[in-house]
Amino acid sequence: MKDTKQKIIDAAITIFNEDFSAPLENVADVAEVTRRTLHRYFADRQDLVNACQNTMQESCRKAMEEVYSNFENPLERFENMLYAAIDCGVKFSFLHRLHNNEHHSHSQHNNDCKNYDRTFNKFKSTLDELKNAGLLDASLTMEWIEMLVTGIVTAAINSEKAGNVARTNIKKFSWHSLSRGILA
Amino acid sequence: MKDTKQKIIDAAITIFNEDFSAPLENVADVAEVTRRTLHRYFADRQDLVNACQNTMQESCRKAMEEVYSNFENPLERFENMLYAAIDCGVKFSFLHRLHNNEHHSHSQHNNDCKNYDRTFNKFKSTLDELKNAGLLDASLTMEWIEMLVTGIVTAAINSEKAGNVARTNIKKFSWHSLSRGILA
DNA sequence: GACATATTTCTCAGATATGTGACATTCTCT
DNA sequence: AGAGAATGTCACATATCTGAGAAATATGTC
Repeated sequence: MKDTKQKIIDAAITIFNEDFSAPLENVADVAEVTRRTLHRYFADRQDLVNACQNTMQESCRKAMEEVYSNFENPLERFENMLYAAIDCGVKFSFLHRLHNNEHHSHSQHNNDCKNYDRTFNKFKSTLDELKNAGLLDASLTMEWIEMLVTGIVTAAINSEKAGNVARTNIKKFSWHSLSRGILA
Repeated sequence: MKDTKQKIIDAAITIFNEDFSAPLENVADVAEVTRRTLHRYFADRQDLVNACQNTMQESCRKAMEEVYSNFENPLERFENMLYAAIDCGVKFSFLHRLHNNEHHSHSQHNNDCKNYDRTFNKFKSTLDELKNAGLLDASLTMEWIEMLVTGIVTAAINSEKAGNVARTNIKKFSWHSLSRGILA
């Protein structure tokens, strides 16, 4: 049985991902609690948003580091980082958007940003390894490949939500399309 | 000089795409008008949202039909539909999200939905042509490919916004990644 | 200058969202 | 059964958003 606080955070991530200014009532509904209970755990909207940030951050960081330590081969690392990102699902893309939209000035001084960078750098350095090994298509830029990965994660999430692609196929297809799309 | 009404609609598409429940004040700010002026053109929030819908609908439909009539070859059609979708940018992905999120029950009876389907079917039928010509990787499903395309359009939009991929390269990279990702 | 039209400014009332206090109810242990 | 914690209910104060009227100001046209 998931504890209430976590249930609220999960609901908030779901709702805020779709509609960042949605009323807290909607979050409470999805979490199956009262608005009053929500406020027992979170002082105000900002407090809840921060909790979402931390949860997403921690979840993604853990997933990335696990892959990083479990695989040596750059190509395997890369493939499994894609799978990890898909598993983190909404958390991954939501976090990505938060740190890259125009209203957010990404700064090294901010602690959230530092954590985000640390996590995402694990991913970038793996990409660099691939490049140095000559495995990447040289006509593409690193920046495009980063964007493409998040685009494919988005596709995977949408497929999952829409339910029109067999669950067991989603990761397979994602890697199929990504690897052919960027490897030499 | 763009007329005010259109300016407001464009601002609304930008803002609502990022934050669907954002206050109208934000829309007015981006459109560089007063909230009062906004209300002289649009009765209420819903009215504005509808106008956005229509604009996006029309813009995408026109772009798709133009490609459809200008190209005979299925592969060229497909490639140029991708470019058209990227040109429509936010309009394309926003529209797609509106018709595919969980709070929207997509129905053939609704006129908006009918238009959306008609536009999107142009795209699907082109995909079918490719499949029948044996050009698609047989291990992938049509549904996945549809999702992938919108994912790549998202990647293109984000690249454009972030400005870290040369403008002239975005379409090239998009097609490169998409075509290798799905063609046999 | 006179005129029509578009926009801003200021204003306000109603609606909706937010956060909290007081107390009732339910759940969970032992 | 009964203590204690968690949650729900209800009422309330406050803040923000929304939509609209009225008058002032700008913009363009003849």
